[in-house]
Amino acid sequence: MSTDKKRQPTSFDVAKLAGVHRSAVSRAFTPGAAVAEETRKKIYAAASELNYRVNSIARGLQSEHSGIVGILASRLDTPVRAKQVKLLTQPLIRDGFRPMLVTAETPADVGGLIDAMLGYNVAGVIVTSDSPPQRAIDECHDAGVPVVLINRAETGAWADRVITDPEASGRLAFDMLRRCGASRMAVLQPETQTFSVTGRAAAFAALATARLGGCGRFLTADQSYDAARRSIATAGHAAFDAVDGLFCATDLLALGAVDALRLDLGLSVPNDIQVVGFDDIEQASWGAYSLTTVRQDLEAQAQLALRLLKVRMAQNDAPAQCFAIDLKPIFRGTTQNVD
Amino acid sequence: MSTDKKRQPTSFDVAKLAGVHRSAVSRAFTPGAAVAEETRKKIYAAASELNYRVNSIARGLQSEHSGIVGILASRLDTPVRAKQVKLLTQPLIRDGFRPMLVTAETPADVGGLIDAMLGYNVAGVIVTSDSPPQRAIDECHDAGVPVVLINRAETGAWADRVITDPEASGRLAFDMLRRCGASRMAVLQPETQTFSVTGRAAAFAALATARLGGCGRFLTADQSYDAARRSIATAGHAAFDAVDGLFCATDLLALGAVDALRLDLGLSVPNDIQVVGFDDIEQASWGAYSLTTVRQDLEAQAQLALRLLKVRMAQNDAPAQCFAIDLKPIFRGTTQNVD
DNA sequence: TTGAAAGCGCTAACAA
DNA sequence: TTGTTAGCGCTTTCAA
Repeated sequence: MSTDKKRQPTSFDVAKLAGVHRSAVSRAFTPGAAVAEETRKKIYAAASELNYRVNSIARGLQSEHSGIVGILASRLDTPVRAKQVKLLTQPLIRDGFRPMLVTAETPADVGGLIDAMLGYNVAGVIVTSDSPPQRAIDECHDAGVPVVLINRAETGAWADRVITDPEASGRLAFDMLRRCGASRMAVLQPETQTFSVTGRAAAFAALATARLGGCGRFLTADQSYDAARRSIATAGHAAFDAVDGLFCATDLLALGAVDALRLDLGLSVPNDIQVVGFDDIEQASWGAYSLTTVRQDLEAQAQLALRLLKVRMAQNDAPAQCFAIDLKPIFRGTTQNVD
Repeated sequence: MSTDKKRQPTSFDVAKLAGVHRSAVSRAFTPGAAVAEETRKKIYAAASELNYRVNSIARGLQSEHSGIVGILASRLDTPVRAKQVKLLTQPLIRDGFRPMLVTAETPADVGGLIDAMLGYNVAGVIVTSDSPPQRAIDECHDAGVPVVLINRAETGAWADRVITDPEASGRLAFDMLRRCGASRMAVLQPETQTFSVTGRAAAFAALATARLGGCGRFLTADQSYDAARRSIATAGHAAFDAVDGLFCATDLLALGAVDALRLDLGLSVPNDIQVVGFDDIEQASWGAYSLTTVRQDLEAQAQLALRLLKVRMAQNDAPAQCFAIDLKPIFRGTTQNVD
């Protein structure tokens, strides 16, 4: 067992063994380069004998980019975020990129972390947590690095965006509850502002107010099940005397709310009050909940983000684009039957 | 909007502006290097004026490693895995490393992916999915790259390991069910072998057989809620006539099982049958389930893995170590009261 | 198609 | 403490 790190074989070693020049080795490992089939074979044989592998760091220093794609995310252990990261990561790897996963602990970190990514000559950056400061996005653009923002507000920058439209989301949730017969609405949302989550809650509330003359509002300390359950439980039974339809801005909140309504307040869902969530996380379909919700198509979201990224890698001068992904109502057991 | 990637400022540009040599710039950005406070200030001023940032790729080419730590994981969207990745990622970033997250789609990919990581001069590799082939681990060792395996079987290699002891896990689950009064046991486990998951199921079954003369067994197609629910539901009511204690090898399986028992088979949990899960995922504590389970301390797991990695970064010649993390029984509502 | 030579941006050993 | 010099391993013109 040696303490020392053995010197790894270089293209030079391979060249020597194969009896060619180092640049031939480089070409042999560069897709689409001009190498005679025969020399290529010799080189591959020598390479595999020496256990040679191209040093991506050295390659990345020379070429356009390092093959690394930065992914900036937060609250990774949340069902939606975990799925997003999975759906972004897998295709990237399949395409030969290497995702660098960076989690910001506070919004203030975001800029610095993007900066650090740039130091790795990244091929692109995908941001799906807090909005990066304008300056960070400008720097990416200056460095020729494409950026895609997922569910971030317009920043007036070059970054492409993929969003879940807050207006459409709030409207769909409202329509669903209306169709199921609810007429006295309330909304449950986190107290901290975010583009899509509080955005759709606001859209819902605005619509309910306009059409039905009012909308109750319950706030949660954060986006967790626990916060939602606590919020509803402490609001108390009386708070729901005049409410028969509750829209929760995320499924996680909805599940906490359902448990609070049923277990803490002794109300019946959906008989006393109907509940609609948002996201269609896996847990929403679990038997004990069977939550009616709005599904956002995370596969499409990821695919779109990756496509935008690749388009920009090829050509980074198009104007910024913004796409909204599809929404689909999923009726389950927390609302009355609708036909 | 320019198509061209602007040339990024280099240490040379900063040096020129600050009126010093490039190596002074390098030192100014190297913690603990010998630079006069005054020159350092000049350099920082010039750097920030030019928007300079050190190129980690070039730095990584020169030095021991690139600051990237490879994390190999699979089924990222699973609660336990998502949490593990989060708990590994955050401290790494805080310490200035950059996690490269790679997900293997098939076990056969694992070797190649580790190989690819090595090409990035990684500072270390953490594997928490399928076991890497011996050859890949050897290559890491040859390259002087420390490897930590989480919940992987002994490979006879240099890699350190952090495990959840299967024997202890099975035994604890068994003891919990016994304490709650169950005496006719069964176990629910995935049909595909894994070190810790099927390991603890086997340990449980062996103990139940030895002490109580037998143990029923239900198999699931994979590790999902759905597979568990389907497995129990199709087993049918009669399958549980002679069972009053069910150990499910993971919480996700346990939640599917509980829903199947209650909703599909009309049995009462815990009155007809008591259920114990494993992991203590967040969902286990949700009101609708209140699952009795065994908590494995994922924070400790991650901390331990990172500590082992760092120790080996400093000195890679110690013999491989293996640590087991703590387990803790969590009694909730799917078992009878115990006092 | 191949070899030669010049860097990519940085660090580190050495000398001043 | 600073400047000088020599690479790290690779790609990429340019000639041959």
